[in-house]
Amino acid sequence: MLSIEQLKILFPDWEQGLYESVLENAELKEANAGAVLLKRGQNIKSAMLVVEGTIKLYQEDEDGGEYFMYHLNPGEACAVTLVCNYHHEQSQVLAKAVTDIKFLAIPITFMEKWLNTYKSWHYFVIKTYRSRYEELLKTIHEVAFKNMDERLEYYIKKQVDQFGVTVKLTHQDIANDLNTSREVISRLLKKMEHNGWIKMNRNAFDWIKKQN
Amino acid sequence: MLSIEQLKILFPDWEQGLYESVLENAELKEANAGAVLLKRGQNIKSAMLVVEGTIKLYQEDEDGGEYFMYHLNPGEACAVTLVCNYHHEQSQVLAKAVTDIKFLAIPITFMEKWLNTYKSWHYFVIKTYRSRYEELLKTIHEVAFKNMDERLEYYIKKQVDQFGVTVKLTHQDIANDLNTSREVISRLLKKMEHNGWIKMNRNAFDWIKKQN
DNA sequence: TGGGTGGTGTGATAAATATCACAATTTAAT
DNA sequence: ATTAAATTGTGATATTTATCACACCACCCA
Repeated sequence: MLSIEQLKILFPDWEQGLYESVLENAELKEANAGAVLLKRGQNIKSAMLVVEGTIKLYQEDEDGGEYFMYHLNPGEACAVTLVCNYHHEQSQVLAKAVTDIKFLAIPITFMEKWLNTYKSWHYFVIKTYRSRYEELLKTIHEVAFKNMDERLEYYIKKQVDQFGVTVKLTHQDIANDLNTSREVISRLLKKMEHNGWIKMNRNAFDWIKKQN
Repeated sequence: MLSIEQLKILFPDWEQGLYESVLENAELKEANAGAVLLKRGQNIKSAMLVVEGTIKLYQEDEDGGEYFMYHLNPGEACAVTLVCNYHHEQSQVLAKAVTDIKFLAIPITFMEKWLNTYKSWHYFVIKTYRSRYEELLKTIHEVAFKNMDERLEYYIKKQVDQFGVTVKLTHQDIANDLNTSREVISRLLKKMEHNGWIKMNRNAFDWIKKQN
C-alpha cells in the first residue's frame, strides 16, 4: 500500500483526515500499458486517482472510433469518475493506460461522504472538473476550427510535453487517436519532415522544430 | 431586485444564508437579445447566474469563427465564470444572449468566500461543472465523428428542445453556429426537406421529423 | 412603385480528407 | 534463413466541405 507521505506528495492540499480515509478505503490497483480502464457505456463503480504512470482520455464513437482528448498524470483524477450520483452513471469516455500505471480506486459510496466531510476534497473535485473542462475546450477548438495538419502538430506537442521530443508512436497509432486514416498522417508527417520539423525513424520520430 | 422566493424557485437547493448573501451582493443585470456577454480573452470579473431568458455558449476562434456548444437557461450558471482563482482568468468562451435576458452578476471575490461558507454553493459549482463537462463531451462527439448532415440534425434538435419545432434562424445563422458556410447549410436543409424532415419557410422552418 | 437589401437556390470548381490498392522495407517468429 | 506480420510510401480516386459566382425572390421603405 501507499504511505501517507507518498499520498501527501501526490495530493498536497488535502486534510489529514482525508489522507487517512483514502488509505483506509481506497484500493491501490495496477494496470499494464495499453489496458483499457474505462469504456464508453461502462458503469462507474469507483473513482480513479492516478498514482503512477500516464493515462489517456478519449471520446469514443459508437462504432469504434476514438478521439484523444488529454493525459492524466500522477496526482490527477479522472473527472468523470468523481460523480456523486446515486443513479449509476455510465461513462462517456474511454480511458487507456499509456504506460504501466498504479492508481487508487475509491468506491463511489465514499464520494458523497467525503464531499460532506472534507472541504479539501470538495476543492479537489472542483479543481479537477475545471481543469478538464478547459482541456475539452481546447479539444473543441482544434477539431472545430483546425485542419488535420494543425491538429497533428497540436497532438505531437502534447505528446512531447508528456514524454519528450522522441515520439514513440506509429503513424497508425496517431491516426487512431485523431480519428483519421494512416495515409493522411503519413503524408502530413512527410511534409513536416520536409519542413525540418521532425526527424523520422521507424516506430518513432523526433520533434526538432524550434518554437518561435 | 429579485425576491428571495424567486431565487428559491430558480436555485432550489441552496442554504438560507446563501440566498441572503446573493440578494445582498449580486447585481441583477439585463441584456438584449444578441448581446455579447463574454468574449474570448476577456477578463472575468463576475460570475453569471441566469435568471431569465437563454444564453448560448460558443467556442471562439482567433479569427472570428464560432462553434455553438450549449444553451444556458434560468437556474443555470456559466461554468467558466465560477472560477475561484486569484489570478484573473481569461475567458475561453463566447457567451451571447439569444433572447432578452436577466442574470445575476456576482463579483468573483465572493466565490472564494462562499466556497468556504456554503456547502450548497460548493455543490452548485460541482453540479454546474459536471453538467457542462458532459455538454462539451457531446460537442466533441459531434465534431470529431460526424459529418455536417448529422451535426446539423443534432443542432436543430437542440434548437427544437429549447424553442419548439419552429426554428427561427436563417441559414446563415446556422452556418455561423456550426462554423461552416451558408451554402452547405442551404443544401443540407433542402435535402432534409426532400426527406420530409422539415417544412421550410423564409427565415424559419418547422421540424416535422417523427422521432423513432 | 421601384429600388435596395437580405435570404435562398444552385452550378462550377477547389481544397481537404477518406478510401482503395499495392509496393517496399523492416522487424519478429519459427 | 525464411516466412509472416507490421510499418511506411505513394498513386489513383471518391467523398465531403469550402469557395466563388450569380440568379431569383420576398420584403422593407423612401
